[in-house]
Amino acid sequence: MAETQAQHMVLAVSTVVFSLRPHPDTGELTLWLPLVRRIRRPFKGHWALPGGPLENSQDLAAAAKDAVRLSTGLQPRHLEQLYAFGDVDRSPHAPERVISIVYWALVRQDEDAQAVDAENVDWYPVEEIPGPLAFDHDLIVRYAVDRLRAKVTYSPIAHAFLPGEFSLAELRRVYEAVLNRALDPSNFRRQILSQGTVEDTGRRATGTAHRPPRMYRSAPQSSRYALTIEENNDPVRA
Amino acid sequence: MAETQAQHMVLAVSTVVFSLRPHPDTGELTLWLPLVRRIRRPFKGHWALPGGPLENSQDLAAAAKDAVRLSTGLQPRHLEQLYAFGDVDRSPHAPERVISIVYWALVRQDEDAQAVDAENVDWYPVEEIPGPLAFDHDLIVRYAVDRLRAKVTYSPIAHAFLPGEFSLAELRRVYEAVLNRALDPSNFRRQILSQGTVEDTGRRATGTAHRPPRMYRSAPQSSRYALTIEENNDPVRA
DNA sequence: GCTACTTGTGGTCAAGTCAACCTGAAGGGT
DNA sequence: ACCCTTCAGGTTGACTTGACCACAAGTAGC
Repeated sequence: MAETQAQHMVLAVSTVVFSLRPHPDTGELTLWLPLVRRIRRPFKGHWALPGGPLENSQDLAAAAKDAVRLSTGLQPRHLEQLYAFGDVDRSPHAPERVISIVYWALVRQDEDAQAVDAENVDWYPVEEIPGPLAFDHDLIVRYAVDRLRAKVTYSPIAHAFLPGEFSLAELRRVYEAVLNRALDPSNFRRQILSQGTVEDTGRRATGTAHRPPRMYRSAPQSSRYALTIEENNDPVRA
Repeated sequence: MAETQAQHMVLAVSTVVFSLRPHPDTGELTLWLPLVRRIRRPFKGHWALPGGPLENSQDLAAAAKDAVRLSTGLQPRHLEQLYAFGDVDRSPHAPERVISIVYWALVRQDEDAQAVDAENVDWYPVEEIPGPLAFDHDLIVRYAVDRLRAKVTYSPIAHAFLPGEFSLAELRRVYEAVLNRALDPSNFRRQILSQGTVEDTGRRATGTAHRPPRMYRSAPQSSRYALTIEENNDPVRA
């Protein structure tokens, strides 16, 4: 049975990588993701998600991490499986059937980026994807954005975009960029502080043109949240 | 690359099938799932989740549905992808690497069941799994139960266990069985009615040894819920 | 036929959550 | 000295939730 599969199926791992950058037009912080130009058929010349065929000795998450590193030169600060896409008709023009196990990741832009193949990689705001992408990657991107937005509302993953110390206003701007809407500063502060996912460092920022904000760091994760049972979507070996 | 994969990887689709039955000891409604005894290596003789290698011309969800039908003779009333398991070391004794895309499903016990291979299939309460199961299926079952419990609290999937008409008490007993704790009848009624996922049929049950309950049916799904964006975890083609 | 029992149905009440809004604090800029 | 900006904290009303209470409406037993 395995032999029959072999001739016509390819198992690939791809990753939707999210980062935050100011938008060149408006200057507002927005969600960006890297795309890779395909250099072979099918969909040669189209933009696609970073990824590739799964190596034999590689765990799925490791392959997803490699996709991040190879396309961006960055280490993912959060990595989570999104979905397995495997409909028979999802790559109509391809000679073989491609099944993609897709992850999504968060990276910090400011970190030291290793050299990447800048020629075939480019970053785009999630609302300005140069479509249509290869395969069903447009659908995948939309789904990944939905998941990120949903998860950010009940899980403290937004910290992954920020450095070790940050003000609540910086954290709020991350949330606003992800959710694409303004949040009330006062209510945001209350919510974040009440859920106990950040702790005060005692320091304050200096050199701001206004009242200096307190600086916080993300608190060590307690094993359980008040609202949901799952701390991470990924299953954990006991 | 595809050829290299082929010799050592197998892509399988399995399904965690949930059903409700009274517990033989206590009589209380509890969660059950069917297991299949493996008749070949690796893990020959161990119990495992229903499933098998993915056929070439078969969509992933279709393969998952087949796993339900072949093991139970029932049609799944709800089907959703759970996770893709593919760690290199998850089948230590297997000659090849097995990557499993796992779904979970809900079935109604009372429906006409087609003939199945009863010899090698048996049902067990989720708390009394005859472990250890083959591969990492114990982990998968635990994860699937967590997901079902989480999802039932914010999505009206519990109706899938029930026939077309049901009383709110029957629906409550479904929730109690899934969540494994008692729920206040009055508060449960208020919550369910306020979320508008059921509608009154106007009829009442007869022949009960107490006040006859109103009968409800599940309301046609509106396209959007108040609390969450996602109606279904699965991505939807636009 | 009367009473006890069981479960359905509806309501109250206090605690908690959340969005909208208001006010003062504390810096730099001019 | 004054203005502007953002930080920080509090108030209010609408809504949700869990605990609890009371009555409704059938059957079962005597």
